[in-house]
Amino acid sequence: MGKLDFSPIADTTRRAEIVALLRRAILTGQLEPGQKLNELRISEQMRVSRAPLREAMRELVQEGILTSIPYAGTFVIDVTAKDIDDAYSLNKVLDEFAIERTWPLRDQRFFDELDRRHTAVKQATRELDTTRQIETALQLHGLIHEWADNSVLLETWQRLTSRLQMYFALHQRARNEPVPAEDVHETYVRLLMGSDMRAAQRHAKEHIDLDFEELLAYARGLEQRGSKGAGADRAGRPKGG
Amino acid sequence: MGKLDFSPIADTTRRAEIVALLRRAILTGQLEPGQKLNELRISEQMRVSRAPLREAMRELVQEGILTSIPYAGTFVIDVTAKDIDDAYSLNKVLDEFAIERTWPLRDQRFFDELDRRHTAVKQATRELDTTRQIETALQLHGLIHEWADNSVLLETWQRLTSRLQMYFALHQRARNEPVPAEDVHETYVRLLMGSDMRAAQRHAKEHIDLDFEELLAYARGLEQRGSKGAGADRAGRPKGG
DNA sequence: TCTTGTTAGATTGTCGACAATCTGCTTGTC
DNA sequence: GACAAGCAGATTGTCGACAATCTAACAAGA
Repeated sequence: MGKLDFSPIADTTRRAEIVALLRRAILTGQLEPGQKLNELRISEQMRVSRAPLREAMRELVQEGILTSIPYAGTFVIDVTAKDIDDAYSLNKVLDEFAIERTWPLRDQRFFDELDRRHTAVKQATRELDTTRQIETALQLHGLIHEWADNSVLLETWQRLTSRLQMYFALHQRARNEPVPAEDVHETYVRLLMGSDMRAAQRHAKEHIDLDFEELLAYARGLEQRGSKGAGADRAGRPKGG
Repeated sequence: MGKLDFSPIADTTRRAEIVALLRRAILTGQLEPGQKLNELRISEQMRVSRAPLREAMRELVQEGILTSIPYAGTFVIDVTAKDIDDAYSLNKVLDEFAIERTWPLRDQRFFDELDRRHTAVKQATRELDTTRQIETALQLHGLIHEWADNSVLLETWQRLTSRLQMYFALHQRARNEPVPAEDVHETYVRLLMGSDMRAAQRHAKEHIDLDFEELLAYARGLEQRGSKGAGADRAGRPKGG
């Protein structure tokens, strides 16, 4: 037997591709929060029938980034300050747990991967590619969850991540300024390579708090301003909730 | 204006009903782990077409109790000892968090509801209704997550619960003995009504540990015995995973 | 003017049929 | 007998059309 490990070949169903396309559109902010997804139009644009599109939308509803109202439509979820608050406070707990589980499993491969992802963030930052910067930062942050050897944790974190990424994208898109140039992840990475687990856990909490306060303030501003017309085109909004 | 608050009317789509039916069948163990779901047969039995059935299945895949392999089929997830271990260890963390958040929000309505659910468990226990006993016990346990005022936490816990319920049902079904008669939740409820939060958190962890060890041992036994033929009828199994 | 009934249009939910893919068996060859 | 090629059946993925429902505009009446 050869030593080569083959990875599973790509899922070649239209459904899977549609899911990927829609998810990307939502997480990058191309589809705005509250916007309605018109099945007929999207299916025509993608050149597929409504069946696989609808199945894809059901998946994203369960994934938590779409919401569906029978006979009314499917909408991108609305971002409320409370949602962000909830997601972040839970994220802290998960981070603490992930670090605890990952800690004894750290090895050279872990450190290499940590460095690789850290480099990716720095590069995206240099290139002023905000979308990619968000992506890579979340991937860096996700390493401890992937390494913790707990599939349920990983799954949970990935669900949370979808929303966080959406929130961040919204935020970044709102303020047009170029991204902070300095490297805010330096300390985080250094602590993860060190020997003081408690310190790493503490920093994870505090570091998150930083971005969080900014994001929260932005979301509160959005809500105060009230719900103005949202979508690029006639975008109906879900009624109550 | 009258004072009456109307709750939203039920979702009246076939899809929603199918989801409920399938979920119940899985969580009660009528559909066994690893079993394949034949779309044509199920749609004929339910007298619906495959479209809403397939959409319902996509939802349950994302909910984590089904798994789908393109062009091969959709299967009830397999229960491994590690899954149970993962789910439980994460559950502990969530419980601790939920208690912390719920603690300052406890009021008379909370205590009433706690008592109501506790009574439901005791009744189901008296009536030797194992399925209902599992359901009510999880509902009792879920109160702290509902009360914590964190929608993301609640959602996460509900996902976990689906699996736990499945595992428990499997376990109960395996050992045909009648259920333990004594009330194992007495202490838990008492602590939640008391004033020592740390004690409540500690007990939540330990109490869970009890059932968990038993369940884990059972799952390990299942795995050692290897994968025998599963379903009631020609039930193909997913290959690797 | 406000409310209620009606209607047309658009959109979602569902259906039955067809295409693509997988699985297992059979056949033919060595 | 072992093995590859090919075929038949079953199952999943996708399509286009129809039915059910919602929305908004409009008309009728108090």
